[in-house]
Amino acid sequence: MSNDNIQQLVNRYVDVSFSVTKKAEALITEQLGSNLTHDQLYIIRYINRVGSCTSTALAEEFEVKKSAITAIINRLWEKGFIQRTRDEKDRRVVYLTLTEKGEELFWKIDKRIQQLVEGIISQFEPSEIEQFIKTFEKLNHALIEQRDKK
Amino acid sequence: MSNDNIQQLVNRYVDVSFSVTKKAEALITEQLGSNLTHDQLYIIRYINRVGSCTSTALAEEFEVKKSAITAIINRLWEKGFIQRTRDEKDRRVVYLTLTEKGEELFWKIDKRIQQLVEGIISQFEPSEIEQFIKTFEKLNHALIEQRDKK
DNA sequence: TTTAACTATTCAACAATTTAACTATAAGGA
DNA sequence: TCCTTATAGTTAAATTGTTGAATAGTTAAA
Repeated sequence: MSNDNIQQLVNRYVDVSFSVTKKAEALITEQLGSNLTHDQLYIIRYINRVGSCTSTALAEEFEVKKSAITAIINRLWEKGFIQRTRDEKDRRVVYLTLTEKGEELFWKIDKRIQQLVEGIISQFEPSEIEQFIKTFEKLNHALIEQRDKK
Repeated sequence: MSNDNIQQLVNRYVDVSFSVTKKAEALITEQLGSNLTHDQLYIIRYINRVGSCTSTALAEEFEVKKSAITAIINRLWEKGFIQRTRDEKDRRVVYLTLTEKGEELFWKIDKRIQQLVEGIISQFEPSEIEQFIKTFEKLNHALIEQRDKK
């Protein structure tokens, strides 16, 4: 493939990826009110999915330092969305879980997102969506290999 | 499509999109050294492409307030990567362009990104890439319609 | 000419991030 | 057991990006 072609593909990809992320987040912001930032929502979404996790796990998952997680968790804790529970066996470990208030907020937002997606997803064939996500996941693996290569 | 299916697709999409962006930016960070942040690179990349633009145009393109652009441009200006030129016809307007130093930096980074992408893109059929980006662009348009709907 | 609109900047406040230092706890070897 | 090392999490300072409100300077319109 020529350099120009690669250049063009990179440009198209970066543009559309940037734009889609921005627009999706903007749509979600309307649903959020001013309760949460995007990063806070991503964290809550993750904790909801796994049920309970540690700061270290979050830091690895989101590829940031643990101190960045502490800061976000502190803000969510102040708002009453997250609980900290110390492990009795290994008292260094702190388990993070959603409070009832946190779960309620998440489900409320998630339902709205679901409705949003319904209106958009109907414009795509299921096979197109499946192929799209598959290629995306393949790209993800390629990036992981590239990273671990050396 | 059932709610569970939508839920699953949203999860897969959010996860893979988040992960790909993070990993691509991590790979690029190695090329960047500590010269630029990602946002600064995106801005420089845009100005390089259009040649010259205003703060207002950047704010619209990146969907942030103009004061956020001023802050980023100030930092790039301090580093000597960007020039400000006042329009003589309409003296409210300031045109932003890359300095020679800014252009050199961009081409250097861009070349490295090109090489990175070459190593990854070879694992995909051209038709698969084309279809992937097309679906992505279609998603972008669907989001724009959704936003403008009401 | 006065008023309204527009372009860009400044400032204060906040969120996210990194780096480095620190506390507390656990695990392992002499 | 005691000393060392490793691990989990937090704190603090500095940087970056962001919004919202106020402002200065300029242009357009009533």
